[in-house]
Amino acid sequence: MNYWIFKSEPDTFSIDDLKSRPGQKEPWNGVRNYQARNFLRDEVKVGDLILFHHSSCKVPGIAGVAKVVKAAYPDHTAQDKTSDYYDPKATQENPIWYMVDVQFVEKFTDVITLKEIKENPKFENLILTRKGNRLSIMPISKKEFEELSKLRS
DNA sequence: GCCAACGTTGGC
DNA sequence: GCCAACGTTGGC
Repeated sequence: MNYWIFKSEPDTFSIDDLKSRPGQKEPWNGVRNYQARNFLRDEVKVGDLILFHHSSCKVPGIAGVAKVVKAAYPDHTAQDKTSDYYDPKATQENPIWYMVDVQFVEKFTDVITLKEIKENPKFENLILTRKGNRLSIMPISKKEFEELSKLRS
């Protein structure tokens, strides 16, 4: 079992959106970065736990927890001309991009702010806190997951 | 809104 | 296959 941080802009899709979906489930689509795609396609498994990170917003940080309920399958939005995530190179035979389904687990009463994560030396090795990091799917260790979630529960 | 950092593109 | 130019991300 693996642990992850998934990033999303709350204006596009927030933890509240996930919570209010039918079954509190949603496909995690729109990943268009190869490194993140490889994690999604090859290493994100059913049962893995995810810290749901809000980016490009007023208070960037980890808003709660989700879990993986379906492993990688083709992200069909890449083949949808009307989608923001359309990629003309994606085909039925070679979908290129993949997504997983995630389900709501918990919303923290207060966001674990990026600021406090950066100030804590325990988390200096997180990809999240690395300068210039733009990866939207990041692996973290079990220990890091537990220590981060411990900050709020 | 700025801008550093990074990924991607495309000419050569 | 190099690398400059460009576009995007995302914290501040």
